[in-house]
Amino acid sequence: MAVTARVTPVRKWLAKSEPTKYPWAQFVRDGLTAWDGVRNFEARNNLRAMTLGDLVLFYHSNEGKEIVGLARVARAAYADKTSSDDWSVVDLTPVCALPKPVSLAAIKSEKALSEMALIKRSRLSVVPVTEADFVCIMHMADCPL
DNA sequence: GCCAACGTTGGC
DNA sequence: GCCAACGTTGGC
Repeated sequence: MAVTARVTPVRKWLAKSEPTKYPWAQFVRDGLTAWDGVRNFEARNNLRAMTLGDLVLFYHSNEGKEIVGLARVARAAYADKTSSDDWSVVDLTPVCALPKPVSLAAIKSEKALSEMALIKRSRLSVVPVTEADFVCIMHMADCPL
């Protein structure tokens, strides 16, 4: 009988990127990217809470304003070398584009998602996503997972 | 420790 | 381009 190696559950998150600065398409071309530049304590703490294999919704802020893809944590938090202060980065790798991107408007009009941190903490660039909210969004995205 | 000023994010 | 929300900074 097979034994699973995982001891902690896969958690879900959402990370924002401005498409003019780092769009999903570039992320796919790169294959792997260090999610750096986070300069907010709460967002940093969320980065540090991520573990290898966690799933991350990729959201386009400012332009698009929709969740466009799904990523996975490829390396847990380590020091952000672009700063001498105590900031962190994680490595992310693309999993798949969402068949149907999920817009902010759609999320706002979905009652089940009214408590999402994306809505409640709109200025945070890295937020946790509950299991139920994640399932709901995957469903809205026609994403088989 | 309070709070005003300031800067940034991000929706509209 | 405007502005609301809100985190951060610094004077006191």
